[in-house]
Amino acid sequence: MAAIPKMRILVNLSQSLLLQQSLRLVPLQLTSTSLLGRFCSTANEPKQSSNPVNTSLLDNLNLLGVDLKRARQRQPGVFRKAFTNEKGVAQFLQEKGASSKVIASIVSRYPRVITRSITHLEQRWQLWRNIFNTDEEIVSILNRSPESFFRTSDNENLEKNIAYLISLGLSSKDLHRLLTTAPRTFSNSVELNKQMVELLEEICLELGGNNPVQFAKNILSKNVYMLIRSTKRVRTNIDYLKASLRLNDSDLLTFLQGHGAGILDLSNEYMKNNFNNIEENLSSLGCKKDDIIQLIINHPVILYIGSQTLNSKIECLLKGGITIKQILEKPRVLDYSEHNYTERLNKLREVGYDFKKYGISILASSRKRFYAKMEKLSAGD
DNA sequence: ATTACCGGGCTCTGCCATCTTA
DNA sequence: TAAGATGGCAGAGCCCGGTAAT
Repeated sequence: MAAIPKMRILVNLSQSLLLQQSLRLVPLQLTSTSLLGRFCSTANEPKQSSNPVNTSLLDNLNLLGVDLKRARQRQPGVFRKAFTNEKGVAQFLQEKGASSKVIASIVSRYPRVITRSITHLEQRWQLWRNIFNTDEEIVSILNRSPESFFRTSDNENLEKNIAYLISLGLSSKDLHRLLTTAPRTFSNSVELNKQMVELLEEICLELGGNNPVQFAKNILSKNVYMLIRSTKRVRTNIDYLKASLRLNDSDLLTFLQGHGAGILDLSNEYMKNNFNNIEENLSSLGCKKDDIIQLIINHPVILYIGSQTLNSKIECLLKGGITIKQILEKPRVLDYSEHNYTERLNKLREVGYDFKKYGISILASSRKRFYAKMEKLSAGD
């Protein structure tokens, strides 16, 4: 089942990349003066002062329900432009399935959108459609992050980006996930994306790896945020982990392209603070430094959890009669929420569950499995 | 039949600073 | 020389279920 849509995406993609020249002309383009007159605002008193506020623009935006205060604060220059295309853009988005509320919200958050031509937008839309199956998906991302879609007017760069990411060997599924989750990736200059990939390849070679291309691909597909982070941040994190985890090059290499990939995008200070907090907290509970480091190596996503949240989770588990040793042995328990622990600990207490005897894995099972188990335990009484 | 192990699914913008550019 | 373009930053977890092992 899954293979067919994947194939289709790839076929569409390659076809479209070849056919981009022909896509430069699209049905919705606005070129005639009559249309321009209808869809665009012009400043009332052009050239009188250096930056007249375009009053018909304000009227149009009001009608669209745009938050003018927010929009002007965000990109004041847009409001001094002689020609804008708010009505055309609104109509374009509406035809793609955006509600008026969504359109207003998009323009409020990224006013520069109204300076884009319909031709440009249609081209860009088609490029995104190479990766998404429906307009609806794109609309939902625009609503989430208008800037990601509209910030650049460079469609050629977008094309190059898609081609580049494919050339890295990322699957269409990876691309879909990348564009859904970190849409900014596609507005980055290809050069910037290349820099990150090259950094990862460089690190692989530094650590004695012999397949830098695969190494970079592994990390990118495990952590979709990589390409919207700075190389400085990633390099700093890797240096920090190298110094803190005391792994040899070969083990570090495995770590980075395995579980470690997920934490490489954390902000540097956040990672350090969390690392220090884990050491401090667990030391105070009698854990040895080696065990603490091993815990982080085995379960690096623990660094993703903020200090307060983590400390509070551990406290909750300890209060529930679980030992720190058990937590070190089954760190995946820490993936679950404190709310989840509280609920489960209460239920388990009711049936007299013995963690010493049966372990704590039950706290890290899915809801379905947990309640199936509970039923059996209750029936057993 | 049950538990353990493990991979993977969701998921992330909105602002500021500093350049290019027309 | 103001706008547009671009890069960078802080912020921050939880859960499911397939399959191997017992």
